[in-house]
Amino acid sequence: MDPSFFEGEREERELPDLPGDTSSAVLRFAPNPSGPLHLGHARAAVLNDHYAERYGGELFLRFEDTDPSRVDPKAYELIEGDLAWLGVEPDKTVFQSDRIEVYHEYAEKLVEVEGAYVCTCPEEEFHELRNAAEECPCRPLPVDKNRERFERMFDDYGEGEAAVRVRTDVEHPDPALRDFPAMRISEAPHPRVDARVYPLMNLSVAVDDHLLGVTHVIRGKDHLANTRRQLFIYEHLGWEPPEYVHHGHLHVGGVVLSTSEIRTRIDDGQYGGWDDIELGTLRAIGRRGIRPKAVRETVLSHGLSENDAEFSWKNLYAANRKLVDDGSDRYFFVPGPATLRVEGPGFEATPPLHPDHPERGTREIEVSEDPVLVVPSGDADDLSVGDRLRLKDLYNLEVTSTDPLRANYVGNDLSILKDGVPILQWLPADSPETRVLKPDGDDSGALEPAAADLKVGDIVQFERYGFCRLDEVSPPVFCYAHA
RNA sequence: GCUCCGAUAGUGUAGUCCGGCCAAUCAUCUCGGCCUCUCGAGCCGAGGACCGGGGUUCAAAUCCCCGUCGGAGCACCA
Repeated sequence: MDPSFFEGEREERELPDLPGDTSSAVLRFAPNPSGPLHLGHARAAVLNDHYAERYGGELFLRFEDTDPSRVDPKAYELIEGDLAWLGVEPDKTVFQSDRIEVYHEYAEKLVEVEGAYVCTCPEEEFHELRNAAEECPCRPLPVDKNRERFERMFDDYGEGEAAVRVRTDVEHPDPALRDFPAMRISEAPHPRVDARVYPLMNLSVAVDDHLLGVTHVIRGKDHLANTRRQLFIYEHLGWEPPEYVHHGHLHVGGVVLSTSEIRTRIDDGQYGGWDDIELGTLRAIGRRGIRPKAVRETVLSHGLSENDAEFSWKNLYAANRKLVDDGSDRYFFVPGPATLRVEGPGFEATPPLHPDHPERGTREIEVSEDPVLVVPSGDADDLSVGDRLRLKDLYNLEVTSTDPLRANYVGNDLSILKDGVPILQWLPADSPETRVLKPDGDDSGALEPAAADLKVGDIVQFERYGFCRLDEVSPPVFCYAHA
C-alpha cells in the first residue's frame, strides 16, 4: 500500500470543511504577477488547490495584473512554473488585463445604480473628509453628472484627476470602509494591454469572483477589509457573495520574502537569482532538495486558522526528511578535510548505498596500505593522542599524533563501538573536491568518487552531514537541504 | 486617532460554533535509553501549553466583560 494514501487521508481529515455549499466548489488563486511565488504565497495556493481537489471542484488561476506599474512580464511564467512544481494544476487561467472592458462595464453599472460616483477631489482632500466622516463634494452629484464624468475618465481627465468610488457609508465606524476607490487612471504602460483606466482590486475581484462563479474565497487575512469592501459591491449589484475564509500570515524567519527587495538585491548581485538558496522563494527551496510535497504538508498543517503563525523550518525539514530519506543513497562527504596519515593494511570499504536497503548494493572505496586519508576537521579537532576511533565501514584506529594527525590500524572489530568510540566518515586524500551551498555559509570538502554517477536533481544523504541535492555536475556542486 | 482580527507546550496544530467524556490531540522539538558501523531511519521512555483578571454555571480551554500582548486595515497597491 502506498503510504502517501494514508497521508492524504490524514490531510483531509485534519482540515475542517469549508462553510456553505461545497457540492460544486469553485476556488481561485489570484496572485499579482510581480515575481515568483514564495512560501507566503504557498499557503493560499495549496489551500485552494487542496479544497478544489477535495470537493472535486474547480480551481482558477487568476493573474491580478491591473496595476501596470507592478507587473513583471516574466512573472506570469514564473508563477505558472512554481504552481506546477507545487502540484497545483489550475483548471483555467484568467488574466485580468484581458478583461479591462468588463470592469469598465460594471463600473458603469455601479454608477447607474448609484452604487458608485466619480470623484475628482484631490486625494488628500478626500482623505481628510473621510477621516472626518464627511462626504466629499462629488458624492451628492446626480447620476447624469456622474455618467458624464465617467465618460470623461477615458478621454479627458488625466492621471490622478478622477476616480470611481463605491458608495458605502461616510460615517462607517471603520474609516477603511468609507467610499473606497474602484477605478483609477494610470498612464504607466502595461505589458499586456493598452489601457489607461484601470479597475482597483476590489472592483475587479468582486466582478471576477462573481462572473467566474467562485463559491469559496480562501485568502490571507490581510484581505479582511477588502472582503467587507467587496461585499458592498455585491450588494449594489444584487449579487450573492461567495463564502470567505481568511488564513493568518506565515512569518517566515531567516529569509527575505519581499519580492521587490529580492529584485533589487538580485540586480545588485547580492543574490544569484530568484533561486538563490538564501531566499524563501519556492524555486530556492526546491533547489535545495525540498520536495513540493513537504511544502504542501507543512503549509496544510497550519490549517485555515486565522491567527498568524511562525513558519517552522524544522517542521518543513522533518516533513521533507520523511519524504527523501528512503530514496536518498548515502555517500561520504568530508567537509573541511583534515589530513590523516594512517599506518595500516590495504583494504576495500564497501558501505551500503542505503542502510535500510542492502539490496541496492554498495559503494566501493579502495584504500591502499598506509593510506593518506581525510576526515572532517571538526572531528579531527576533538581527537587526542591515544584516542580510538572507527572509520565508518573501514577499520579502527588509534591516534598516535594530532599535529600532524596520525593514527595506527588497531583492527576491525566492531565491538569497539560498545565503548562509545566516535565513528567518522572519511575519504582517500585524493578524492574529488566538491562544494555544498548552504544558506548560512558554504562548505567545501572531499567527495566520495562513487557520487560521480549522480545526476543533477538527485538527492543524497552525506553521512553524518545531511541531505543535499546535486546542483551541478562538473565540478560537482550540491545544495544543502537539512540534516 | 479610528476599525477589524487573533491569543492552547520551543514550533505548528486538534478541541472553542452546540460548556461536562480535556488533569487537553497529533506532529515537530528537547533530553535519556536501545540498535556491531550516520549527528539519518527505527524502537522505548521522559519533558513541555489552555495570555491575565473578573463574571455566568453544579461544571469553562470552550460562553460574557475588562485588560494585556500580537497582527492587519484606514493607497486613485494587491
